[in-house]
Amino acid sequence: MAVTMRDIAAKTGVSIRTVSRVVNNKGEISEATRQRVLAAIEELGYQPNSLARGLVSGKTLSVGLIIPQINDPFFPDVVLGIERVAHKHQHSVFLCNTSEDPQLELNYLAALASKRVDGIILCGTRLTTTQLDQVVTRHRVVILTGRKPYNSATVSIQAGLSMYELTSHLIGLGHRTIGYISRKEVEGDERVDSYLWALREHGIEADDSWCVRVPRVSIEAGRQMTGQLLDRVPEMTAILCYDDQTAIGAIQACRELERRVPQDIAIAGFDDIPLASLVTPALTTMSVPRYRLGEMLMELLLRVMAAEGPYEEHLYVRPELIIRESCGGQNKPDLYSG
Amino acid sequence: MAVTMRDIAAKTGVSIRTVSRVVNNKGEISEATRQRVLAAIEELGYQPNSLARGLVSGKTLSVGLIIPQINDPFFPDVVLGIERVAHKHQHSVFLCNTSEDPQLELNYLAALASKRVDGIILCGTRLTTTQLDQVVTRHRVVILTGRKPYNSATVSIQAGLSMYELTSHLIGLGHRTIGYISRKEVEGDERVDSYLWALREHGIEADDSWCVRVPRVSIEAGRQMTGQLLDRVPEMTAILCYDDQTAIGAIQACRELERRVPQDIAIAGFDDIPLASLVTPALTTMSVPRYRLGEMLMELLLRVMAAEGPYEEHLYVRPELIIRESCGGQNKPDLYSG
DNA sequence: TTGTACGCGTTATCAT
DNA sequence: ATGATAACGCGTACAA
Repeated sequence: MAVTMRDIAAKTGVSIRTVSRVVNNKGEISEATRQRVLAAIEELGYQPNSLARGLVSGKTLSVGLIIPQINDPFFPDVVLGIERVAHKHQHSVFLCNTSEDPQLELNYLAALASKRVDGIILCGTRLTTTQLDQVVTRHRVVILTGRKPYNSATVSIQAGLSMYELTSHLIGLGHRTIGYISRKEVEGDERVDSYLWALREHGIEADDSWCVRVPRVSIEAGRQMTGQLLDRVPEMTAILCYDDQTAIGAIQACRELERRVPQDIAIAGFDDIPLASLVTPALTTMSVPRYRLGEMLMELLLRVMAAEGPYEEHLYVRPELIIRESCGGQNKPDLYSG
Repeated sequence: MAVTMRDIAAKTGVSIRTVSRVVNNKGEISEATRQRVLAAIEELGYQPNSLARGLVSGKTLSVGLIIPQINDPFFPDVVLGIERVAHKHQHSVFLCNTSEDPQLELNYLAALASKRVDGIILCGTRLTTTQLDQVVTRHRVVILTGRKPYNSATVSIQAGLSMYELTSHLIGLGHRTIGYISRKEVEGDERVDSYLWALREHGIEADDSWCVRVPRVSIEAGRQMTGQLLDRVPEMTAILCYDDQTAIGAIQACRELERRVPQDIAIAGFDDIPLASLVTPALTTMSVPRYRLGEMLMELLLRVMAAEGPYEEHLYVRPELIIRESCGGQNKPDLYSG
């Protein structure tokens, strides 16, 4: 067994209470005993037992992080931001990977509750709104989502606004038949709504066939959906994608179909993952400040945990349009001056 | 406060002991009381307190994962493999990101010890061998490393062997002046050794100026080092890189210097991160089975934790040469038939 | 089959 | 300034 306060109390001849005072730098202690105790702690290699501490104090200094897929290039930076802030505040992070499985998500929530974490960050949840409401009442939690349950703390990426901007950008470049490869959402879909809205505002009526939805996004899914889309609507001149990975798949498909990007068809992504600037053609996309997003999530959670009762706060991050090569329109006014 | 065993014992009129039996499915209980207890558990939403459980049992069902940088494209897949196996065995994972800082590494080790994790996975440690020896004796740990402390459990990527293979491949393609952009190691460097060995075996004596070392690898570091290398040794026709990110930086540098890859200069990477096949030209590299590596690490840790005393086991993963475009030599026997 | 009582390592409330 | 001592929630000998 590990060395306990009792051990070092015995060795130094003081009471456990005194050891506790030294360890926690609390209360008045004579410098003499203080030094003796510290020496014993050093010598015996005492490490405070967080379990016992948490049991009595009700605080574990640990939080849960639930994300869909750590190897989705979107998340590592977010996780890094979260972990850094957490560590700066002495908190440890349980990493939970749901693989987009809502049942796993519920399992993890239960496990984290059992671990008595002080708070939970829930990213990209696939739970229903009803379930989400329960989560908010049962746990101290911050949600990264478009949805905003009552009395909740959330951070939202302004995806709707971004899709409007991106769609408008493509329309501005002269495109009229613009497809969208989306992701099946649990409830509502502000991205699709904004995409359709932007089209309609410019007098374009989108056909149902312009928009496809995949349950899980990936490069491969992007490749396949692009094939379907161009098969059904050959006159399409632009495709918006749910994320950069999808867009990369779309570019691959276009290459296979011998459609040049961006000359024959424009492809836009979302997120601006590190890959986005490195592929050929480099992706036009909406840049999301992922590391900062992670920091915001954890900082918000610290506020949630510090609050006495229910805590409500809604934050937003605004993506930025990054114009690279995959849609044309960059530094080449000669081609698009019309 | 959360609902405890006492609460549900009170509600059902049985003893705490009986509740415990039901919760843990241990010992004989009459089906009647069992059902009553389960009902109460459900109704009151009882969640066992892992802290208390861990305190008395000495097992926390949680492990620590220490990695240098979660947003290094090498790690997400590894982490995923670890987390999946851990979760399958009811274990939770504390994620610790050291940012390559050995002091942070020590901090995290202490924090994890304090949390009384059952085991630790240590990836890409920057600790000295002496420190590492201490870690092995103090914690139940699995190390991803080239170094192998006594009585330790390790998984090693056969980097030396791989570098030999890769260097030989380039020599086979006719290169004679081959540079290497490496990373500063804490102790020894099997990669550089194998690179030099392969050269020597083919009668090539490498000049010191052929090899540069960076403290931290990155695309930008690869770009800069390539510039330096080609400045010092203009006749260089091939550059090996510590990892794929470095190689991508090298390709960028070559583009800026108007050296065509692979016609004028060959660039090789290491790891085969998802990016490797997507950049232009696609990278020739050594493929490391990252997800499997993660599984192996966690499976090994389970064995370490199950063992009574010290446990020694050394596993290896063997990277595979993936020939793409960045070094030539693929599917083009016409060019390299000599 | 079920209950009692003690201990796990801390913190915190009282005294002294 | 320091020391007993009672929780915290659970597992487990031991009893009944």
